[in-house]
Amino acid sequence: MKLTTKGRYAVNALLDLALHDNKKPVQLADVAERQNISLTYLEQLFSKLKRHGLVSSSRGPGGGYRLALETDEVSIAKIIYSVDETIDITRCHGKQNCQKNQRCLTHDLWMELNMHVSSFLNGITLFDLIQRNNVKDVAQKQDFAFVQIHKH
Amino acid sequence: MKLTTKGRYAVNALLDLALHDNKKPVQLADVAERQNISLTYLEQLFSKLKRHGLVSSSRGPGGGYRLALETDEVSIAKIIYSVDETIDITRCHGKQNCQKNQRCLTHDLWMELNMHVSSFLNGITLFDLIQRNNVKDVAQKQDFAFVQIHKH
DNA sequence: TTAATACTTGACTAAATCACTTGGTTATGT
DNA sequence: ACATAACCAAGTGATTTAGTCAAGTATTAA
Repeated sequence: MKLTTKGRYAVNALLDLALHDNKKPVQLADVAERQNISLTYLEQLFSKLKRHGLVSSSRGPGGGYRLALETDEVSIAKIIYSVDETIDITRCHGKQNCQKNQRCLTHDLWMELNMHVSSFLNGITLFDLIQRNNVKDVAQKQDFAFVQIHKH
Repeated sequence: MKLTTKGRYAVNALLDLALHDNKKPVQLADVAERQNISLTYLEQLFSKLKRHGLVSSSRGPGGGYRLALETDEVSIAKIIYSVDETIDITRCHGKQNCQKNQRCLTHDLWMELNMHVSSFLNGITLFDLIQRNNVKDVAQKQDFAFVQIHKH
């Protein structure tokens, strides 16, 4: 199972996008600052997210990224899959050749865990997260800090 | 989240131990052969399993390893924890300093996923696995192959 | 038209981790 | 004494992570 900062960054960034999407595209530099992610690293992630159809971009001054789908169409699993390739746990990736071309003793156990995790991550969307009070709170703090720095 | 071959090896090996424990200690070399794991790598894993009190050992000829607990006392989570240290997903490991000393936007999401996974793995023991028909089947095949090679 | 802004691509890298291997030492039953 | 099997320390090649760096291309406000 691969679940590292890459996937977490992607979810945080898309959630930031969803929270700040009002008519105008959101600039990656702002997302990077609010979410404390390296800009060039974020660019790589968004390139993947765009390839998978989760975001759209517009260039030039005033450009930036927007969600390509409604927030309730974007599950966490989809995001992680887009940047991380897989949330699979088994060595054989579902094929049953984990050991000497046979199933290993615990093949089915890992398949079950796979199912648990992916149904959990499939069941939660950006829309769900936006509704949450703890998410709202954190987002508000981030926005406040952002405005403090950029007013002059 | 760390869930690699290390954890899978440990579960497979302990299950093998449980399946072959009848009065005499089981030799690691046999486990290694049946489960297709490098012997010296297995030794390293069992050193950790022993430190965590999951197995006991006896040296010398006729020596080997045995389970130190009843099979229904050994959860999969315990095994993985013993060799893998953690099944934690969050960057901050439960502390809430994932981002600039604050919770990140998705802190609670990852904590929930943590809980799901660990309650799943806590809920399954070696005893449970031994009962399963698919485990019995695989074990039988492994034993057959093992005997074929060692009769002479 | 052009300068500035914004996105794109690809190569590179330090550090960490994985899945081992090598080469021993120590204890014990016969 | 000696074969056996656990125990231990250190090293290693391959891969992955989490980035950086450099050089672009596209768009548009002025």
